[in-house]
Amino acid sequence: MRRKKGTLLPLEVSIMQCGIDLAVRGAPHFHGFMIAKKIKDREDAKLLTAHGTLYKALDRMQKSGFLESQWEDPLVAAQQRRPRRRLYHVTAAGEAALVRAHEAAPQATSAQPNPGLATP
Amino acid sequence: MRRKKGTLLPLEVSIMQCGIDLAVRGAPHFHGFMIAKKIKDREDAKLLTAHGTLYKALDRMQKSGFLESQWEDPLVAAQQRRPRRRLYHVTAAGEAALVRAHEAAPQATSAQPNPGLATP
DNA sequence: TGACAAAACGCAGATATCTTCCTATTCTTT
DNA sequence: AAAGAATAGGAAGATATCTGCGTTTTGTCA
Repeated sequence: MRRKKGTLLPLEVSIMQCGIDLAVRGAPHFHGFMIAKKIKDREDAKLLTAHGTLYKALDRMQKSGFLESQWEDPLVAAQQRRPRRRLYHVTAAGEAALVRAHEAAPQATSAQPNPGLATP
Repeated sequence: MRRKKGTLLPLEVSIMQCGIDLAVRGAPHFHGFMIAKKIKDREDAKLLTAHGTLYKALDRMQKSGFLESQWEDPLVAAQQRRPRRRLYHVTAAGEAALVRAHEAAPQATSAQPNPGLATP
């Protein structure tokens, strides 16, 4: 489905939110598999059945400039005896796009008042 | 199924033969996945349904001293954009065990007269 | 010979990423 | 409004290795 440039699809919004949430909690970056698990729990699932969908979305968002990524140091992955991860982080453009998505469709986007950054 | 020390099970014989075959053709080592594919073709399949069985066999044979292994250089795997392999090679003890298996049960073991090393 | 215990087998799934192929949806243009 | 183009979604599988759990097989001992 074509779409207007700068728009975020529901899955993409979820990814962004997860990413920003993790950043707020001190995680400098995230990887696909991690997001997959997070989304599976918190979202009503629905989105994201096969992992291909997620990785394609990550690619897309990177091309749009909403995310940036780098491969994990192979030595780190090796030490932990697991496959290498691709580490993403949300860019400023990504955050802006998320805000725009908020404004455009405030129904499902961020029902909670930002846990971890509550202004007293 | 318990067994006498130094004996090789059918799957193990297959692994050994694949390994030696590859060595003869110039491949210094092999890895689990590669063997899995080889066995799936040449053997009537039967052996090796899930991969767990194969990796367990490789472990066993390593502990018995028939194989030795080392992890692939993580940088190489990284460059080729795939998971890291564990590289095995057949030891002298392994070859000896294979010969013993030949003598003990010459039915299925090496039907072909060693393709690639035919003495003219 | 019969029973026990050890070991092997098979199934399933975790860990990660990515590709291909087909279907469904949406945007844009006429 | 209808048609066409582009893109997203979904299923499946490739690439690798390894763990756990329950079942089956087999050697050995009584």
